[in-house]
Amino acid sequence: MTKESFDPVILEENAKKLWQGLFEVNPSAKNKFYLTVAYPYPSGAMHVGHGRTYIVPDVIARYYRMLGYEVLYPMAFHVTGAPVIGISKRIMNGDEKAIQLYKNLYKVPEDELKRFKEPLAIVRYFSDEYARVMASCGLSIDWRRKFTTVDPQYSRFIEWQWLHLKEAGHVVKGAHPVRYCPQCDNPVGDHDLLEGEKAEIFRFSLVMFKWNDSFIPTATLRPETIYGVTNIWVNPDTTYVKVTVDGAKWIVSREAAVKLSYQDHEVSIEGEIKGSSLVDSIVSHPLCGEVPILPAVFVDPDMATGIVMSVPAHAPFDYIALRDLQDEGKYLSIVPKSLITVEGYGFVPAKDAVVRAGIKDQRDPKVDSLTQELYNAEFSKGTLYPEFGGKPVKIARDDVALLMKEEYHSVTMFEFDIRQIFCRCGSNVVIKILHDQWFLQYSDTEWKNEVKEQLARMEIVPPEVRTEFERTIDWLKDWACTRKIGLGTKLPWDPRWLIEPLSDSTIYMAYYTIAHHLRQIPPDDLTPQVFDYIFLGKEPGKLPGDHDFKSIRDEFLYWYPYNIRFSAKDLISNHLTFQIFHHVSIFPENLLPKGMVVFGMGLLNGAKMSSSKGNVFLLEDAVKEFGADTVRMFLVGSAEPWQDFDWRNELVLSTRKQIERLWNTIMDALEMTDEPNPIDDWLMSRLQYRIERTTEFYNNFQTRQALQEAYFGLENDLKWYKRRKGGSPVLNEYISVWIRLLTPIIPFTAEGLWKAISGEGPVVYADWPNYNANKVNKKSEVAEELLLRTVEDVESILKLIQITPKSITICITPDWKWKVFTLIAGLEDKRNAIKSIMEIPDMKMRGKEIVDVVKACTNHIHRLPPGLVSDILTNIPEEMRIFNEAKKFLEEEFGVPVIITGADECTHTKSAGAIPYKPVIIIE
RNA sequence: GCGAGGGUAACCAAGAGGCCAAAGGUGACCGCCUCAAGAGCGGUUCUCGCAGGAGUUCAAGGGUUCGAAUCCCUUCCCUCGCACCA
Repeated sequence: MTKESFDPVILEENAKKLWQGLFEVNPSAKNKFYLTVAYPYPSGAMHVGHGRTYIVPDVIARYYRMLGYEVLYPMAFHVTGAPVIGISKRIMNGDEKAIQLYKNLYKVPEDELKRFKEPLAIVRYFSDEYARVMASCGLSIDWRRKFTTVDPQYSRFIEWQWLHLKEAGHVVKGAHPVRYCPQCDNPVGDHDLLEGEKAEIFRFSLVMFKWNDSFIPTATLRPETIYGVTNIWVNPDTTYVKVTVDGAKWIVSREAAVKLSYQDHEVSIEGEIKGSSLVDSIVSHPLCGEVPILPAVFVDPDMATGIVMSVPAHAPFDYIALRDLQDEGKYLSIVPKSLITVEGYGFVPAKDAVVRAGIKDQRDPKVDSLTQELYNAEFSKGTLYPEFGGKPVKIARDDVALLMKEEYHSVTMFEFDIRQIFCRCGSNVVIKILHDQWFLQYSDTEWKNEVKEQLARMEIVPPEVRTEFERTIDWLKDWACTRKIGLGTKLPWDPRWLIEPLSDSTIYMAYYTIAHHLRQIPPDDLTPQVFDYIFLGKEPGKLPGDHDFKSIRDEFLYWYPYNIRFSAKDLISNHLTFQIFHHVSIFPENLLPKGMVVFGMGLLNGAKMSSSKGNVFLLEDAVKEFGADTVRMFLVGSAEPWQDFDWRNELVLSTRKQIERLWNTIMDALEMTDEPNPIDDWLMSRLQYRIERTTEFYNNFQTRQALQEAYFGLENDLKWYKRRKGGSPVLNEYISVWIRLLTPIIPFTAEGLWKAISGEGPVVYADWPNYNANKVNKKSEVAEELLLRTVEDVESILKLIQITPKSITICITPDWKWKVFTLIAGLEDKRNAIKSIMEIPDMKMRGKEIVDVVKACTNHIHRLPPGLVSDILTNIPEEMRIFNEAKKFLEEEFGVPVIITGADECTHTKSAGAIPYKPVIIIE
């Protein structure tokens, strides 16, 4: 056998040839294992973070394959939605940032970039790239099942899904406020915004004050405070407009008039009126009576209606503005009117807050946070006074809002929480109410309960995230599931709408099982009846065409339900939970998901990986630079899947060295053909332990731990074995197991090593190593452990005393001390060890000596690993024999004569200190 | 702010009442090998110690316990989510 050197490039080439078609799987007599990962949205190049998302499942897939399962690992591409449309537009418009990203970071060739004017060209380009890079990482995917979410067959499938959801009553119609660009005449997503991505939409109540024959609507988030209104505020420097809104006369800011026109109101401007001229007029509202209009500069005409009601007892802004006026001697008759009692504040909470914070006037920037603080306190802990109903603020707020809506002309106005929100076209973004919007009714309690029941039946890894799923189910509200723009499938009963991307990707795991068959069938033949038959087994009647739907249904039933789904933790609050909702609604109980593994996030050199910030390392570059196995081993081994991981090139480099070291170690070991040696039994025994542990870690998805065990665990044992002069052909078995334990993680290298040991067939389909209880030899393990510990002790003494030793004496513990040791080890409560031992006449005889021995033994037993203690007890080592047999070894290790003697025979004073499993060492 | 999860030596990370001065890996340092560098091999890496030991540590403070990195409370810090977006 010639010794080959380690060359990842050749290994990868060879393995890829060998694996050709090997992962294309069909139903068979074997048991199946079906795992899926969230399919990628291919709008950019893959970075190492994506790499881990797909490599970890691949490791699991390869493990189960070796266990003898028929393993399905499919992949597809999610291309529905709006992002690529935006990207395409930006590139065409010459947006520098976008072009830089695609040209320099993603390395898209110039002529390809030109094609990006067609959004589908982007996803086509990158899905090809994804597939190529995934293959270069060795992902064992059945590519025959690849599809995209705009394939016509897939659309038929989604239509079928939605007809079912509709039938089950989960899809309802409603109105929905969205961010909207008047210039583009379209709703805008985060990707379309120049500024204001984090803007939230607030729902204000407009409290309608009567002023002459007009209404003055004041906007508030706290309608219950109407009972404490002492005045309303206008900005004296603003020119307001008189408008007709839905036939009634209103006075609002000019900005507000525009906003209202997008929110289902007929608005026409009739004239102007200066803020200052409104001041000192009287307005009225049935719930607070007549109050004056006062001036305040803090009032922003671009915020809601541009006029607000004043509740100085509970709103710091109002309190200060009023105080400012009164400081000038005006409006002295107005007193804050308290209506809420809240813990931690006095009768006039706003006053307390303002005084405590030392606010000077209404321009003080601290007022904002103060307002928030009081708002939160009153909302969570406040209660209205009895004369205003006595209810907690939480409840009163909705009650009063409803009352005002029904009785006093109040309407809802939507407004952003921040002012600066611009579309990429430069225009100001507004809120528009979309009608006929379709919602998925995730708020449905019954549906939620079904999901909870299913969740309880599922395996969740890591277990800590289960509570987060439970929370999410409780918290989910109705989801606006249709869009006007983007790519996707049309809603079957209302084709003006497209099904939104998070809603068309919930049960596609079922589609994978039959995707390669469906591709052969004309989309028109894929009627709902066809899917009803395939997925639900409904009696077919006459189905279109001349297709073998029976075998398609059989294949679906073979694979489904999926065993495990992998995805990153940021998808818990939407996708991962949505998919349970959809599954329970559509599929029978025996076809519902079995489990999920939730991933952590990726860091690059300690900073969050982010394409838009350019802080990414492309997967393809990593594979080229380090080799596929290095990338795999690093991504799998640096942290458990659910932990965040950090990519650092220097650490990756040392991973590569480790693989190379493995290669060399195994190649060297192959050449060892010494005679059998008693230490062989020890090595084989340890091997069983390693197999057992590694297997358990893979079973638990602890890929990092599995790697540690399979790589370093076996390496350490082998080191000791060689130190003990082992080198017999049992190594062949050891190596064969070693390679297989690491195959899921470093399949390319494993394939090369497997060939070197003339293993049968591709190692990716080799049998997983079996734990063999017959090869476990505890006696030998206990003996070697004793020897190892003694060697370590000698070494640490030598280091400390720094003399050149002439000889080493090892004093073996006398048998009676082993009796003590055994007795103590068997005691439940070791605190009274001395008492228990003293009850034995033989022991008592020994007097004071026994006290010291008991103490030393107790201490020692505590320090030994519990597993080892029980192994020692069942295999009491013959220390004298063990050391005599190892005498030669010890002498070679330390280069001096070694004397083995019973402690009883030794004259040295130290010898009395010998205790079981810890002989006395005397170095002279 | 709300919800979920975290904070362990230079770094990553195991540990979840006595096995713990705390696995493993990296990095750093020292030896060996080499003309030399790298790789490889061996050792060291909280403090003290010329006998295998002792002392102070596991975000900070307090508590429970014979005993706490581990359990409880408080504070500080970090990550993820808070939606109509993949």
